[in-house]
Amino acid sequence: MSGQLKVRLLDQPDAPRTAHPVHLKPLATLCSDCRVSGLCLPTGLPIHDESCLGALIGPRMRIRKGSALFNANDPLTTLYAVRCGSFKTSLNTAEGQGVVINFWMPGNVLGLDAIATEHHVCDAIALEDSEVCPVPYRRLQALARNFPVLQQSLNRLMSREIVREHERVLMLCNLTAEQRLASFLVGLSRRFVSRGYSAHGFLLRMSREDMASYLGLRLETVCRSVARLRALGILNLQGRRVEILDMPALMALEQGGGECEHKAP
Amino acid sequence: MSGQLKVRLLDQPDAPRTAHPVHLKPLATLCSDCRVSGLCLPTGLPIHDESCLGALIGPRMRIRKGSALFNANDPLTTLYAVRCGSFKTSLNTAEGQGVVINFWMPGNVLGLDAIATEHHVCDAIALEDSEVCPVPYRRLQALARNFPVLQQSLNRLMSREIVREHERVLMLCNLTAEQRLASFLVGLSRRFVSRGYSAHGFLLRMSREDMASYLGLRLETVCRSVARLRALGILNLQGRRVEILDMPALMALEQGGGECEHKAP
DNA sequence: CGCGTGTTTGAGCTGAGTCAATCCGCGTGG
DNA sequence: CCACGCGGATTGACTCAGCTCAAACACGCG
Repeated sequence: MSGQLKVRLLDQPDAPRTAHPVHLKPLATLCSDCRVSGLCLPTGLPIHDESCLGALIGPRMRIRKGSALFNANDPLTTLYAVRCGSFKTSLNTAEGQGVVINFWMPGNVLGLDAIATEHHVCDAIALEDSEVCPVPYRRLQALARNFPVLQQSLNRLMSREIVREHERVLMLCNLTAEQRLASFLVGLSRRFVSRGYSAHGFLLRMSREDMASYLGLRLETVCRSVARLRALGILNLQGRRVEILDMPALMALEQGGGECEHKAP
Repeated sequence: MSGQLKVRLLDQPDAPRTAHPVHLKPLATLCSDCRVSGLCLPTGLPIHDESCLGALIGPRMRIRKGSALFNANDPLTTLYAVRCGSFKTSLNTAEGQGVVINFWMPGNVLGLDAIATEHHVCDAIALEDSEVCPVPYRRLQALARNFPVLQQSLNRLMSREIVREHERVLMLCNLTAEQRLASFLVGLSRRFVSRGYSAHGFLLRMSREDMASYLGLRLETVCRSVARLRALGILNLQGRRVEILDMPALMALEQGGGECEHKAP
């Protein structure tokens, strides 16, 4: 399986943006100097003990915008922790329909849904040039046997993913298009905050189509909902630049609120 | 089957239907004589080694139809494996809206979504008089450290739950009311089969309302969809008695199929 | 400058929701 | 035994949020 993660460890030398001189030794991936380790697998490990995970995690991989980190039916060999950049995963049927299952940001761990069958269920596509830390699943299991906190951390990640999906189902069943959009943006905002970024201004990395798929809508409906929230003075969203002008209103919408009283101009 | 195990751990002693003499010793819960152990936590354990799980699992509990096995926000102390009967779990918002998250049958393990926060997220309600095997979560963790297959089994259960929810999202986003109903019935049928029951005839344990909630529809729409499938000669479903007359047609529907050609009478 | 991809806006259409009436099965009590 | 009531299920009539189809627009790129 070592053949698996060959290319793009360092990628073509013609990296377009980061044309800095290249480190001579492929960077050992240290959780301790990773900005998002607190959200990731090592959460709760003693001072992010490198003796533990350090030995495990392979050299980080660069994934180009638009290319696949893995595809459905690929055998599960490694989980992937996002170090920087972002991804979408999507579940596709034979008939060509599909849905975006989730968007993934630094600190998120991809591939947990493949543990049951040992084969990936989703396609994972980079939404921008990104880097991931590969975590060989077998070795993670072995290591977790000796580090109960690590096992616990893994359990929690999986459980949280189940809860996340519960909430998504709730959204799909109970919320209108505008409420879904509000919920989505508030969710993104929270995720940015927990990574140290602004709650009110950020950049979407996914297309309207992807947003629509995630929200169980058509892209036209997403556009219209954006337009309506903009008209209400809650948002300033053009193209992929988001500015949240009235966070309380947005959060009220998200909570099935905003259906009772008619909007006053 | 050694009859109707009527232990009654808690609850009034005046069991209304099963008024048989009570066993003197509370039945130790043996996975090895459980009909659904192959679907449950001990999957893959060496010959269902009782030295392992036997020590762990508390005496089984009876839950009356309509009463709660646990509620949202209860601290997670034990997982519950369904031994017989069935449950629904539902996620409810402060505003009173909610959705049925899943229906649970013998061999299913409830409570995995609580691992992340150590508090339950859902309410779990018995759909009929039921029995569960309580699995103390802390001790399960400890035991899993010594029995890697047990840990693996737990991981697989969680992962499978994630995948299940993926598929539910796909259903909610892509299928019409009739397709959802078809998908639901085929799913139930499969679950009955894997428990040794008929694929074509079974009894629903949930109300139309619960089905509707699970399917992201209104109960009226479920009724209408049932009526249409009945008119097509695919089903015979009255009240809670299901008879699947044309399984291939039902499965074709489930797969986003059936939209292209107009139905011929 | 033209092309392509992604986004926005418009104009109807429709599947599922809402509201309301009725029906059915079943337990209860007279 | 039947009348009654009650909760769940069914059916009908109407409405509307979001879909479809289609056209226009914006922007980046060779």
